[in-house]
Order: sequence, then structure tokens, then C-alpha cells
Amino acid sequence: MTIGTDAPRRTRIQQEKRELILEAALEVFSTNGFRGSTIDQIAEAAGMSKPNLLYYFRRKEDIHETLMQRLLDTWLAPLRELDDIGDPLTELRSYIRRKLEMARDFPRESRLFANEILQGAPRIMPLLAGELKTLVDEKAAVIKGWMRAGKIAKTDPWHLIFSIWATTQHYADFDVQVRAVLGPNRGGDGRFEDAARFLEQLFLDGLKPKG
Amino acid sequence: MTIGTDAPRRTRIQQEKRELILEAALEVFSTNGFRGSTIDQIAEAAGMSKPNLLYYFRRKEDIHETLMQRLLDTWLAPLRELDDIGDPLTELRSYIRRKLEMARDFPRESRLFANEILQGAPRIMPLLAGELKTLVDEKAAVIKGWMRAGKIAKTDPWHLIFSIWATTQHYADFDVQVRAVLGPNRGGDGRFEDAARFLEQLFLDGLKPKG
DNA sequence: CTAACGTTTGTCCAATCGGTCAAAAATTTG
DNA sequence: CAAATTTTTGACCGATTGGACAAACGTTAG
Repeated sequence: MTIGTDAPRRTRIQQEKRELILEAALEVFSTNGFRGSTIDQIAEAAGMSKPNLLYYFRRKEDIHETLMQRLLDTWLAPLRELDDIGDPLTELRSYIRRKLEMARDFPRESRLFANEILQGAPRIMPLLAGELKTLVDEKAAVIKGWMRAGKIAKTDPWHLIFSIWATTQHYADFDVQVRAVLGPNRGGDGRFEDAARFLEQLFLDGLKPKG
Repeated sequence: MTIGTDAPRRTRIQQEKRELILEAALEVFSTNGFRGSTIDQIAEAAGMSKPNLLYYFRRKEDIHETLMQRLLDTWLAPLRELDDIGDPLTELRSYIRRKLEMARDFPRESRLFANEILQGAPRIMPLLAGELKTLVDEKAAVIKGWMRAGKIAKTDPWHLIFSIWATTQHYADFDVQVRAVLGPNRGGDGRFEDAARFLEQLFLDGLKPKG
């Protein structure tokens, strides 16, 4: 019997092996991109033969698709948590902090996503224009409410969200460059705390000198 | 005769054809990544046969390498222009504006660079840790001078540069996502002006309400 | 014209790719 | 135990890949 992506009934071995494959595929896809990765690479990283891997996922695309589906859920969780209750500036600050923590703790997921978008999002375009746009529009409305109430400065909520995504994910997607530029002294583990401090100041106060 | 990458003597035809190939390769590489692109694709985009293309560039890597070398020069030009003369806030604002204009006018170059970094910068790592780090350190020192003089708020100059890179290049690298989220109404040509307005406000004043 | 040189192409090749298949091995079930 | 089922593997396939090569073609200088 072969295991389709929509077959819900799975044995213990199937669950374990599928997890093993997805973990290996995340590693391989995120560093080589979809077309740059081979089934052999993933199979080797998962410690099994290629036909064995293809017994659990019939096609290379199925692995990638499963990975992307899981990714989007966890990836958008921080934005979903952005809520109307609580102080607006505090809410935004903790959203930025959470996104930065995700860049630190799940850089492979970030790179996998970046790879997909960079190449025109051929496989998740409907999700972007659908689920993602809906969520962002909804949160933009919340932010707009804060602006109208005078709780935060008036600007464009959509571009505000973009800038938070860009600045935080930068530390995952461009990690190699960040570490190279910071050098051996400052490029160590402390770089995320430095980034958190900087981003907090940037988003709250900007660059104008006080007074 | 075959044309090596370090052969300085070139006929008129060689110059023209090499330009044609590089232009085609920029298009193909930036949308498919290095491994995702084939010599055939580039040759077809350049309007010539594969062996003909290989007459001008012996290997696929040579095309990519030439492209990356040229890229870095033009890509870092805006940062090189950041100068100590003139008002600091004005200097930074025009740096942001120039970078955003590059994201708008040269998105393929931005994506080519992003692709390379995403995959660990295997081909330009020495440049990052060398030339790039030197330049950034130098400009960070200039910015630090402004901070000491009280001209701009005190923060981390390196992370400031990172955040400018991240926010501006986002509009080239994640363009598909930006347009999908903004939708057909706001995702048109005006999005770069909206971004410019937002980024100026963000970097100057932050999000705290005035008063 | 002709010889030399630069350019283009058709053909070919070995390696790698995603994926199939039947049969062996391991596991579960009765 | 034995039968049924699930898992694993080696061998194989057609398509695509980067690249080699010699022959044909075009151009130019003497």
C-alpha cells in the first residue's frame, strides 16, 4: 500500500518516518531551494534510501507542499495573537519581539518561506492573496483603530507590518551576511539581543534626537 | 579561440554578445536561482544556441560570477555615497530613498543577491567578510560620530544599516507578497511612494504619538 | 581570391535527475 | 506457528542536465 497525502490513517512507523523526512527536507530545502534540492539529498539526510522515501511521499513536490502548509500556520501565529486588548505600543513591541525570536529559533523555516517568495511564490500564491491578505487586512484595521484613538502615530498599517516582517526576518534570511559584517566579536550569540534593543528603539522613537 | 573571463582583449561582437548573455542570465538567475536555472534557458532568453553561449562563457558558474561581481559595485554605491558632509538626518533619509529606488528599478539584481545570501553565500563569502565589512564599519563610524555629536539618536549603527537594507530590499525580494497583500487597489505603482512615506516617518519619528 | 581568424551550430556524451517496479525483508495479525 | 500486510531495497528507466567537439559558416586582411 502507498501513502497518499490525504490518507489520514497512519501507522506508528509511518508517522515517525514522515516526521523524519520532513525534518530532513526542511534542512535541505531551506539551504538549497526547491529545484536545488534532490530527493537523494533528503533521503540521505533522513537516513534512508530514495525508494524508501518515495514510499512515504510519492513526489518531491508533496514533501515541499506538506512543509509549506505546516509552516504558514506557525509562521503567522504571532500576527494572529496581535490583539486589540492591552496597550497598543506594548502589543506591537511584543509582536516584534516574538517575530525576532522566531527568526532566531526557526531560521530554516524563515529561509524556506523566503525561497518560495523570492521565486514568485508559484506554489502558495493563492494562500498569499487569500488567507494571508485577509489576516493582514484584519490586523491593519486593528492598528488603524489605535491610530484613530491617538494611541500610536498615524502611518500606513500595511507598510508597518511589512517593515516588521522585513527587519525581523532579515536576521534569519540574511544571517550569513549579518554575521560576516558584524565580525567574530559582535556576530556571536548576542546579536539577537542587540537587534531586539535596536528594533525596539527604532519602532518606538525613530532616529530624531530627543529634545 | 575561446574567451576566458580574464581575457581583456575583446572584439565588438564579443562585447555585445556577452552583454546580451549577462542580461538574459540576470533575468533567469534572479527568478530561478542558480541551480534552478539551465544554460538552455539563458541561451534561449539571449536568442542563441547553447554551444554558442558556451563559446562566450565556458561554464555556467562563470556567468554567475561575472554577474555577482558587477552587482556588488552598483549595489553598494548608495552606501558609499553616505558622507559626513551635510545634515545627518538628510543624509540618512536620502540613503533610504536611494535604496528604495534601487529596489524599484533593479529588483532582479536585488533578488539575485538575496538568492545568493539565502543559500549561504557560497560564492561571495570572502567579499562579505572583506570588502563589505570594511565599508560598513567605515560608515558605521561616520554614523557613530553623528550620534556623539547629538545629531541623531544614539543606537547601534550596524543594526541601523541592516534595518535600512531589510526594509528597502523587502520591496524587491518579497514583491509578490507585498502586491498580494496590498491587493489590486493599493498594490499598483503607487506602492513605492507609500513605502517611501512610511519609511521616512518610521526612521525619523518612530511610532510614539506626538505630544 | 585565399588564407587566417572569429563565430555558430548539430551532434554527442556522461552524469544526474525524479520516479517506477518487482521482489525481498520485516512486521503485524490471526 | 503461518498468513497477511507493511516496509525496505536494488535495479532500472526516460528525461534533463552541463559541457565537449569538430565541422560548417562568416568575416576580414593581404
